[in-house]
Amino acid sequence: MSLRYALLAILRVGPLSGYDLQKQFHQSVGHVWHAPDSQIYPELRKMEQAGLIEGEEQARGERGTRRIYHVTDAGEQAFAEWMAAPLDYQRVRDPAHLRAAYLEATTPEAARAFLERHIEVWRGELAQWEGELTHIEHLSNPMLVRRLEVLPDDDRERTIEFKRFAYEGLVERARIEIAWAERGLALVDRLDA
Amino acid sequence: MSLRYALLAILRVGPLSGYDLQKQFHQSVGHVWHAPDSQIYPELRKMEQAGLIEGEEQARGERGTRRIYHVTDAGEQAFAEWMAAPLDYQRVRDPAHLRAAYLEATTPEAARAFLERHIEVWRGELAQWEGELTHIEHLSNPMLVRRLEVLPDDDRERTIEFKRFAYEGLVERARIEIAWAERGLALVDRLDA
DNA sequence: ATTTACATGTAACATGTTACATGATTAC
DNA sequence: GTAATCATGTAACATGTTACATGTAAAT
Repeated sequence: MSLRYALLAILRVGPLSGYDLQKQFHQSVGHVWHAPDSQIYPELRKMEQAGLIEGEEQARGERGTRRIYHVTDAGEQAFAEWMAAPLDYQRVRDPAHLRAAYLEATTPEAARAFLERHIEVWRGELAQWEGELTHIEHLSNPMLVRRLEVLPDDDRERTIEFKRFAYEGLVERARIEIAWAERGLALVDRLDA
Repeated sequence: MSLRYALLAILRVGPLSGYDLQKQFHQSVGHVWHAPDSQIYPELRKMEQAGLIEGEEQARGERGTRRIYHVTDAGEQAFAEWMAAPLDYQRVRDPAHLRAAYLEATTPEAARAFLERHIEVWRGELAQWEGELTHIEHLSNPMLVRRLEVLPDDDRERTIEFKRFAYEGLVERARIEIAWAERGLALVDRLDA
């Protein structure tokens, strides 16, 4: 159900069309909670049915239309309730560490390929999250700036600090994944010698 | 599909009944890849249909029966192929960091409750993984010992080292989650003052 | 006798993935 | 005129979650 609240979090900044929302999503919250377009559009419809958001059809050109969504009071309340409710933690399900525990069952080459890919994947995530961190610190994220504009002074620091906090956590996580896989490569080399 | 290979990894050590397998699972790989019994038993049936394992019905008492599974050649091959194939990484979907990024939208009390729960959850995982690490290092994990017994000398060190490597990674991960949430608590205190 | 452990699932639901599908509008 | 980007999905499938369901055997 987190997708719903990730979308609400973006719409709370201001009304957006599904398309614009989806773009903002991929550039911001999408780095923490991925979802494809094919999940976003239907979810918006469901949220509208649930009364959390309202969409207004807008003409675009001669025949085209688009739907501009905004958060309702019920939506604001639902978001607040979600923020205050305990998060439900999923049980661990970690394919990379599962495989790492059985690397003796394959060749050193396959083990290296696996670890190198791990490094590559997490470097990608790291780059995304470091980029976001920079945007937060330099106030160069347009969504964040729009949000700050409508916020009382007191809330601005809080808003920035919590975003920084979240992304710092992600950056650290990516770094230890990379460091871990690099140690793994060294281990493969040692055992292969 | 990782569940299938997690189960194969255990069965490769030696034949087991579904029930014993499930118990071993929860005490070992289950710490890395959780699955409830209601997923394990049907998956074993599917694996049998796919020819990866074979089960033999065994009498137990007067009326009871149980099914003892062992890995087939096809199963060994499938495991080897999975180990050599690229892992498919799931896109990020991290509810805790998602919420952390919007903590300004709730009360300091709710923020603290969230972070304290985060610490509690990860302390639980940490304890599991540290326990496993100890068992690996002291060779006090029965599954590992049984595995080592049937392995040539050369493979023993590798087997132990890779398990240690995997669990060390998990332990580190848990530690940074805890440290991160503790920093979050300090941040909430600072902003609340 | 009663509890604990053995033994094995089904059913309904929620969530997420992948591939496919379609058309309009704007900028060059 | 053609490419990019705007705009919005459906359908089939895989995976995982939760709650429920049932009975046997061994230990105290």
